[in-house]
Amino acid sequence: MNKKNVAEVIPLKINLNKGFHYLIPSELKSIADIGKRVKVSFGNRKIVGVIVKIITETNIKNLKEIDEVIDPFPILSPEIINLTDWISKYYLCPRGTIITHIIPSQVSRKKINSLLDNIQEKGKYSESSGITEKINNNGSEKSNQQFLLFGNKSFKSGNDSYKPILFHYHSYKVRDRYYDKCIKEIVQQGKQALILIPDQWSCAQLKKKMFQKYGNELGIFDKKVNQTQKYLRFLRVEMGDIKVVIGTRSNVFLPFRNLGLIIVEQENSLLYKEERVPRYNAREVALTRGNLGSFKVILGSFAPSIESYWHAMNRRYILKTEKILVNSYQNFPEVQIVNMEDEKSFQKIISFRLQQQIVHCLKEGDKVILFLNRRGFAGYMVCSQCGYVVKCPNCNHLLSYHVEGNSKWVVCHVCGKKVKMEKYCPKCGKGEIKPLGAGTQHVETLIRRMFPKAVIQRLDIDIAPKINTQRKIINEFNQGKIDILIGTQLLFRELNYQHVGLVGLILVDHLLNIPDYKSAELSFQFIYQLALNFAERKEPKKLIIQTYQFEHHGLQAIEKLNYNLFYQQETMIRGELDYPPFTKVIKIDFVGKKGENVKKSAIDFIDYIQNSDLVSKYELDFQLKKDNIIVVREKDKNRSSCVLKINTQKQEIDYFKKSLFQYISKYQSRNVKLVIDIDPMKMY
DNA sequence: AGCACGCCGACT
DNA sequence: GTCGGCGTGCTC
Repeated sequence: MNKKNVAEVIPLKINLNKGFHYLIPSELKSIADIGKRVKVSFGNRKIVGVIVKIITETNIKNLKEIDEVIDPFPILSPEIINLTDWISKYYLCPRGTIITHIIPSQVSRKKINSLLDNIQEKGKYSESSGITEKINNNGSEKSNQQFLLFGNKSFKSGNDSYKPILFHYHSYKVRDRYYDKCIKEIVQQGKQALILIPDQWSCAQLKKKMFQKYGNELGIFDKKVNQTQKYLRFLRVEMGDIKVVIGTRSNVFLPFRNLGLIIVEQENSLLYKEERVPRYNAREVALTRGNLGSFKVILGSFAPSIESYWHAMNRRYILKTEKILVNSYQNFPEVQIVNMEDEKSFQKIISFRLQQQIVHCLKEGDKVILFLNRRGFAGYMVCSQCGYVVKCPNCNHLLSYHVEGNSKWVVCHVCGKKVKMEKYCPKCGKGEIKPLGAGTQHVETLIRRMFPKAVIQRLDIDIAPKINTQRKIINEFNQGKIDILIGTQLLFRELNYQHVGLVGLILVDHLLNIPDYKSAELSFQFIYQLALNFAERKEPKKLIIQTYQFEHHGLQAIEKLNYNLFYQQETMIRGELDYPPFTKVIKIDFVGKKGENVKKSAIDFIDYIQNSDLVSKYELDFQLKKDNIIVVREKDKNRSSCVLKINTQKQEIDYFKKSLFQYISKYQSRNVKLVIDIDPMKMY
């Protein structure tokens, strides 16, 4: 007798944390496997679900039969099904939501058959084939420098320890050599490898190198595609047609048949966090997948995240650090920090030091980059009398001052609302509202006045809202057609540092002051990576950082280009303030149409927590009190957030999560949705 | 998610 | 009286 009697099916597109049992009719017994999609009746409608388990019997009566098996091959491996189970428990998210999120859903049997026919013609669907044009002829740099690879031990996946490796490198060359070596070994063993990258712009060189090595056996999956294309990726990876995949976070769920290695490149990137439900972090999922599948995971970074480095220090990860030879320090830029408090220039935006260095740099025939992460004309609008800061009536964020022709506007950079500028303070009625600090627009006018002969270009969302325009500007700069380029984060997307002699950070305080416990870490990582990128080129260069926080530990560590110094000081501060890695952070959002409902829901929640046993068990820390709940309006919704810091030294967090999940499922209403974010990347 | 069931207000 | 609002609960 065939014992494949009953299948546990998780319905797609229905956010349930539950499987449903269906009878497997005898004619489907040979093809109804775990990981395949099926058509079933659900209530009075037909839905698609995925088989996650096959059992012989069940207590549930009145079982319905499976109508149809859709997939010829399992779309989820048992390993991935275990993984979704873990994600659902860790991130407190219904399994139905996760499975729906990770698999292509709208692909019919008919379409699949035609895909299967076509897949035989190799290369026809290769998304990689365009790579040679896309990654232009940057050329490979030759080097006569010697770098020490850490030891001579070759990389084995089958050895005793499956501890993840934290790879702390300082140059792309060493990074690529190490990755290459690891991947080669895995592929030679007949296994597959996955490289995760934060976004589709970074790692152009790495993609190019991989393509040269693996050609059609490489999948470059970093763009959003439709459901059919997504299904095709699944198929090719499942069939082993593709050996190596390089792609963004969602690829951590691809159904590799024989995965032997995951590399998480730039593991510190915020982009590994999915900011919609399911709110997973691909780095953590990769680590768990490696753990479940008993293979190596390598986390690589110029400037590792504090958590990862902390894990390495506590021997949960193996730390591999690239040794820096003394002469390679010569390539590191000279870092100068300018204390703006001492600055004598009347405009207080471009310091004398920076101005001098720009002059010097242009004289040498080099190019200049000026960075400022604030668009528009000024930082924000402040009352000169009472210090009142103008905030968005819509969403409560700071407003920025913009000039368009002859008209002056105040614009919200979060929701995009434009407001006419008030002359006098709405609060005290006396003071004039004046712009404080500078935006890119203001810097541009100043620089034009200072250097009338230079070719000056600004690059931010206002100037170039389309990616093609941004590319065009960057290309012009890379070709040496622009002397001074002024812009926001956009600058560093596809920049080639060939001609750059000076990078000036106009005011890093905007980075340091982000209201988040990670602000120091993010600032450090950004500037440190910038400096090291810069170091990839040969001649000595300059990096000038302007700030009002001269003593900031992050900047001091940057000046010495010393990651360890930063790590030491930052972990000390995190410890004192009870922040991760010493505690766990959970954020709960209350989202609804009506503000009053949202507020009530938040109050109810705080009441519940305060009266529960959780406070004493976990030394719970509240950032939110009942009497100062802030409800933020965004588009057609209202939102309130509650951040919990949980001390996990005292007790395992599982109990906390369980109670929380019970509460959330119970008090989730149509009016107000409760959204949980475990290990949030952004606190606001 | 959808759909039924059920309990209240305001209308041909 | 009943039509329809939406709050609640269930789907193998």
